[in-house]
Parts: sequence; structure tokens; C-alpha cells
Amino acid sequence: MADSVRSPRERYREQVRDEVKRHAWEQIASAGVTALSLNAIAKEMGMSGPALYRYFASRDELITALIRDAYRSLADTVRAAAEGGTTAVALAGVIRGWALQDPHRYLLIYGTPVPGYHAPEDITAISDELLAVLLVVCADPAAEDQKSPFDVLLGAKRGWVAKVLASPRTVHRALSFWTRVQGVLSLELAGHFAPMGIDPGLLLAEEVAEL
Amino acid sequence: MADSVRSPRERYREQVRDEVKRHAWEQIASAGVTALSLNAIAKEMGMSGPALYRYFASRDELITALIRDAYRSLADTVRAAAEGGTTAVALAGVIRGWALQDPHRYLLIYGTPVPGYHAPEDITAISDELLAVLLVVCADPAAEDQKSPFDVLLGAKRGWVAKVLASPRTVHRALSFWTRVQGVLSLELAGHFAPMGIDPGLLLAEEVAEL
DNA sequence: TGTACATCAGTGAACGCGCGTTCACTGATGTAC
DNA sequence: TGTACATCAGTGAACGCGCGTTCACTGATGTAC
Repeated sequence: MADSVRSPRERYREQVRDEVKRHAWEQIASAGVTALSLNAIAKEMGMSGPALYRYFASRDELITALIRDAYRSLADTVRAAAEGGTTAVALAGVIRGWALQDPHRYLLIYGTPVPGYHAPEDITAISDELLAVLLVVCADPAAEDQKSPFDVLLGAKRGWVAKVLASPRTVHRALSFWTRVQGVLSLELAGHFAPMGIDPGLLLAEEVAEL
Repeated sequence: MADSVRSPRERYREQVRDEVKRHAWEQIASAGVTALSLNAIAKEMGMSGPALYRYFASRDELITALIRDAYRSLADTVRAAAEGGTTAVALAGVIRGWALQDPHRYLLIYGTPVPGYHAPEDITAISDELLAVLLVVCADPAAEDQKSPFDVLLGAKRGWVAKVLASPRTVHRALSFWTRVQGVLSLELAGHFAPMGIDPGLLLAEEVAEL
């Protein structure tokens, strides 16, 4: 455990930061990112408003932390499925499951961008990692895969991805996969399927089966 | 012109309402729906805040009007293309063009739902109308189309749609078309393609070509 | 055509609210000798 | 093991801000005779 090396105070800090984030997610779930308020979180935790500034420098920093956690969680979920061996169809189901488990977490990442907000670089790196896993899963076994600009881009950032050799065909498959998943999920989570009596899970499976 | 029948006062009212909406769109474009403020709009128009309550009963009613206009504009655009005769690929391009022309208008409809907001019925009717046009464009010429629950749903609301006979196959094609368009657009407008050097227009064309 | 009246656009003051953030401070927790 | 000092979590008051919305009002625009 890396914890044993941390001082009690550091552990305590991390605990409080986590609790702040938990309340933040609850608030987002019930009223959207917009309604996220440091003061309100503090009140729920039985603290005064300014106390939170010991843990997050500003509201923006808290949002950044939430976004990073969301990306991290999705990337880990997807990678775990990929490493365990999975088909594209199954992976689509896993991603959908992740999104449905906490729709606002999905929407924070892939919904309407927060105006004026720009993600720091370490976050886009996680997003790249995710794409790399998709390349692996969508690799076309029929095509002889050969290096392309893609794996240079991705491989440079995380060692384990360096071995991904993506042919143009594979890149295209991965992009199709990704946009189709996004298409179904964004419509489903915004409630656009509800009035139509359609099973989004079934639709998604059919969409990614035809890659 | 129906205008000749309206009193000068009524025409003036409509003019002001339109100007309010124009400023509202500008505000949304620069800072998101969240930042939409009646007071700020009034100030920009050189009026006092409460004056706007002559034209919109509340902030929510203004947002509703904006959403309705956005749906109406999209539905008209799509229908015009369909009536002029269009392929699925071309229609996808038209829809993308409409979205790029004013991304926030697209996002207001298909982005993260405004928390606590529920669209009135006349708006969902426009959304149905849009879907009906997609059914027409995506009708599978090979399959013998036969009545399904779909055209009962849609036909009841607007006369000209009543003739749409959608086979299950056609319904499926229309849904695929719609989700794929959404997938590409939602990723493109959220800026997720930018770091990858991908042409979203090309990707979209390929996606809907494989229906 | 002119006058009396009704309609309605817009004002300014006010209410209550909650926000993010800063600041000087108290008191508890840890550290060094 | 005990004492002196430094660190740091949390408080409460305050600042300035803008929001949506209500209300009683003034003054201009239209309508009816």
C-alpha cells in the first residue's frame, strides 16, 4: 500500500477530497453541472463554505477533478474488458452499462461542453488511452496491420500501447465503433428514445455488429 | 400575408420577442444555456429587466421558445431536402451543415438535457415530424413496405405523413441513420475529433453510406 | 374631426437569494529537541 | 517522556455580484363615440 508512506494528515486530506467529490456527484446528478456549488457541498458536509478551499483551489479545479475521475473510470473499465478478451459487441454493452450506471458522469465527459472550460493535458492523455484500447479491440484480423500516424500518436504516451499497429482499415473500424456507441448513448441518455418504444441496448448491439 | 391582419401592436410585440430571442442565442453561443439571463438581455436591448416580462412570462418560457424554434428550423430544413429529393448521404450532410451553422442550437436540442426541464407536447410533435421524414428518406425500396405501429403514431399528427408506410426494415434503417448522424455530430461538436486529425464530414458520409 | 377612455409598454425600487472568494482568526494536530 | 514550536483544518464576517421576479407607477398608443 502506498498509503503507509503517507502521513495521517495526507490520508485525511484525501478522505475529505473524496467526500467532497461524492457530494459533488450527487449534486450534479440531481441538478446538473451548472448547479454545482461549493457552498452547498460544504453545508451538506456540515462545514462552512470557505473550508473547502483547503481542498480545492476553486470550483473549476473541483470540476476538473471530477472530469478526470470520470475519464479514468471509463478508461479502466474499457481496458479491463479488453484485457479479459472481448468482442466489439460485448464491449459496446460494457460501455453502455458504464454510462447508464451514472448518466451524468457520462454526460460530463461527452455531453455539451462546459462553456469556457478547457481540459488540462493529462486528461486528453486518458482519452487517447481509451482510443488505443478501441484500436486493439477493433483490429481487423483479416488486414495485415501496419504502422500509421495513429500509433505514433498514441504509443508515445503510454508504453503498453506502443504495440498497437493500426492499419487504416482498423482505424476506420474503431472510429465507426466509437461514433455508433456515442450516437445511441447520447440519444438514449437525453431521453429521445423513450417516446418511441425502442430498446436502445438492442439497437446498439446491431449497430456495432455491422462493423 | 397574415401580417396584414395583425394589429400594429401585435406586430411590434412579435418584433420585440424576436429581438429578445436573437440576443438570447448570442448569449447562449458565448456562454451556454446556463448563462442565459433575462436581465442581461434586457440590458443589451437598452431596457430595464422587468420589461421583458411583457414578452416572456419567465426564463423557462423563453428557453422553451428557443427550443421550439430550433426544432422547427431543423425539421423544416430536413423536410425541404427530402421534398426536393435527396439521398441519405446528402441528407446527412444537410443535417451536419445545419448543426455546424450554429452548434449551440444543435446542442440545445440534442446535448445534455437542461435539468428539470420538460418539453411541452407541441415540441415532441415536431420531433416526431422529423422522424417521419427520415422514414421516407430511408424507406427501403427493395422491401415491400407495410403498415406498422410507427406510421399510426406519426400519421395521426400531420396529414402529409399519413402515407408513410414503414416496414420494420425501414424503421431500422432510419434509426441507424439517425444514431450515426448523432454519433458523429455529438463527438465533432464537443471537439473530440479535433486532436485526431479526422475529417468528420468524410466519416459521416461513410457511416451513412453503409446503411 | 375631436374628445374621453381603455389598453398596454416600460420604469425604478424592492425582495430574497445564493454564489465564489478573501481575510484575519482560533484551536487542534503533529514535529523536534 | 515532556515541553516549545510550527503546521494546518476550519470558522465567521465580509465583499461584490447578479439573478428571477413582484409591484405600484407613468406615459404613450390605440379605440369608440
